[in-house]
Amino acid sequence: MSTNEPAITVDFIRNIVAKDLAVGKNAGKVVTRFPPEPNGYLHIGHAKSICLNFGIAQENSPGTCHLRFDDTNPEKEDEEYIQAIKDDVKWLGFDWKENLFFASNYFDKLFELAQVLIKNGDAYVCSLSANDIREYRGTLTEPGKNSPDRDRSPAENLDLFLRMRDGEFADGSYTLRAKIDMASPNINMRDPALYRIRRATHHQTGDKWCIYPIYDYTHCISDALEGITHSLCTLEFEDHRPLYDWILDRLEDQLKQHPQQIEFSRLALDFTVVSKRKLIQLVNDNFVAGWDDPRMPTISGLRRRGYTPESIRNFCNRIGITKSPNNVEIGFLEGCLREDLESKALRSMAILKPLKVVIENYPEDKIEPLTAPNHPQNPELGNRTIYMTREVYIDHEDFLEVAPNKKFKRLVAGKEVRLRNSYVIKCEEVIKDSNSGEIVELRCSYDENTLNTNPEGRKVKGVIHWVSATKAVKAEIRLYDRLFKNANPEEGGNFLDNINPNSLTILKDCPIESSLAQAKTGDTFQFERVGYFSKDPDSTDDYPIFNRAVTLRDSWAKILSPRRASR
RNA sequence: UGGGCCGUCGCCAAGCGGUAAGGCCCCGGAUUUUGAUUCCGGUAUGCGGAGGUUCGAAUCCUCCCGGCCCAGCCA
Repeated sequence: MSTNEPAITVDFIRNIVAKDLAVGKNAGKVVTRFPPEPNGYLHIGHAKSICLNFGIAQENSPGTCHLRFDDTNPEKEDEEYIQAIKDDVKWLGFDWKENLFFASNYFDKLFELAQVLIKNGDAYVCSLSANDIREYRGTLTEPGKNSPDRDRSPAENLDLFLRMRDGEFADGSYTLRAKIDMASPNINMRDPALYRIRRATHHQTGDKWCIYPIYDYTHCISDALEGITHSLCTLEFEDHRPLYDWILDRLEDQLKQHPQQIEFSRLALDFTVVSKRKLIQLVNDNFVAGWDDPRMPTISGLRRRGYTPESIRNFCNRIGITKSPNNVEIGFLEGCLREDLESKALRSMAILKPLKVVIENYPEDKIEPLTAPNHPQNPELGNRTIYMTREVYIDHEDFLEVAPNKKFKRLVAGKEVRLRNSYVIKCEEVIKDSNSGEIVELRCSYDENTLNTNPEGRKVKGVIHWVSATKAVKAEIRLYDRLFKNANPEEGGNFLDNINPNSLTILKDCPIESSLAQAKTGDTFQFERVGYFSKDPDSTDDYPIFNRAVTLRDSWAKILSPRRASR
């Protein structure tokens, strides 16, 4: 990955890691992990965690970062997600090398350690139903009460636990629970479940097990077994840390490592939802075309939209790592993309809403090749050939019969404008549909002495983009807008009620520059004066499809409709 | 009103007792064959509030206010 990403201010977690290193803790090593559950696709919030965990490992050579699938709930997980997650992490630019793990790799060990807990009187088999457990747990303000099975002997617990594993009992009939404190003010410490009986085929272990360990029990031990030094997770696990430590403390003779769990706030992006549950609902209920729909905040959706790994990494570095609510404006993400694409994307021209222009004094059959730079500031990116012809298309928005104000610098009836990389033209006549009055064509003239040079004695300040009508390639262009109408999609209670019905606009048969016919899927261009567009995989050989990744900044739009003063 | 956290410019975020970094946005202005980019300049007498300690407080103490998370045999 590139190394010229701007330095970031050091966050509190990196400070802790640095301090630990300074005092020689963990034998001077740093081992982190990114532990997704394979029950959905990765999203921008995961990118934050990936950049943090892999980033810290990279910065502290020879640090390593493990990719570990937290696969303890087979009913919700799927092999499809495992592959997608690996692809996304790689695409983002990170490498777990040989450190690919599954929590299910440790099922045997976990089972063995559970027996240690039982023998030591730290865990017991409970016959309470799920409902009963809930009732016995108490509430936020009232303590819970002990399970009637709480004082079963270790021997009996051991026998029961083995028989749970052997499939003697029905799903849900027993659980293994930690014996902690039913009166704890921290509900997670009120004898949390460690194992449940669930006859489900596991994507990794098949039908070997009918009991599966719970997250709290599994995660800390997995971390310890892998020699993780810093176990980084989001704030909602803060209340689980005492349990994390409790389990590792009881097993300290069996485990060599006691990783430190550190929590940071999760990312919230306005105008979007970042929750696997909600994203899966958008997919399953067809509010979007799939996990990689360009409107989705998933890594795959952003990729298809035209986001680059660099832009996402840069975004993650800029938003920082803290414990305060990380509510980031969507414009911030978009800005990171623009910044990256500005220097990298090749320029070209495309017309979203065509208006035909006939240049009456231009020779009928002439096709004049012109050279246009691929990037205005970087000649190294080369040139391309564009074709000037008698008939061209310009964008409807670039013409007005009468200028709305003195600042308007596009084409106006009777006035001149420059066709980018070509000649200056003058609008001689406006042709309208006799019924609707709609402008359907412009008759213009051109000044043959204005190629690559300014006209004599007058200044033409406007420059508009255009495409030859005869040489143009037709393409579908998909314009995306935010998926939700409100900055906070939860407003009003149900995020589905706030879906933006106009989040996708499909433009058919847009004339685009012929050079674009060679574009490959995933190539991203700047359509000058319009935005950045990426070629979609739905494209066919003769009908390209482009997704608008992000618009260009548009200060003219601000002049036309100024935003409410924000200060 | 049990427990755990969090409150510094519109957004993100430094700061850790010595007198408010930076980024994004925004506002001016310059350059520009993209109203893009780039470049200059501007934007918190103020750190959720009120008291207190101190020569000195965003930083320490007290009280108060606001927000988030937790009652899955999910993660």
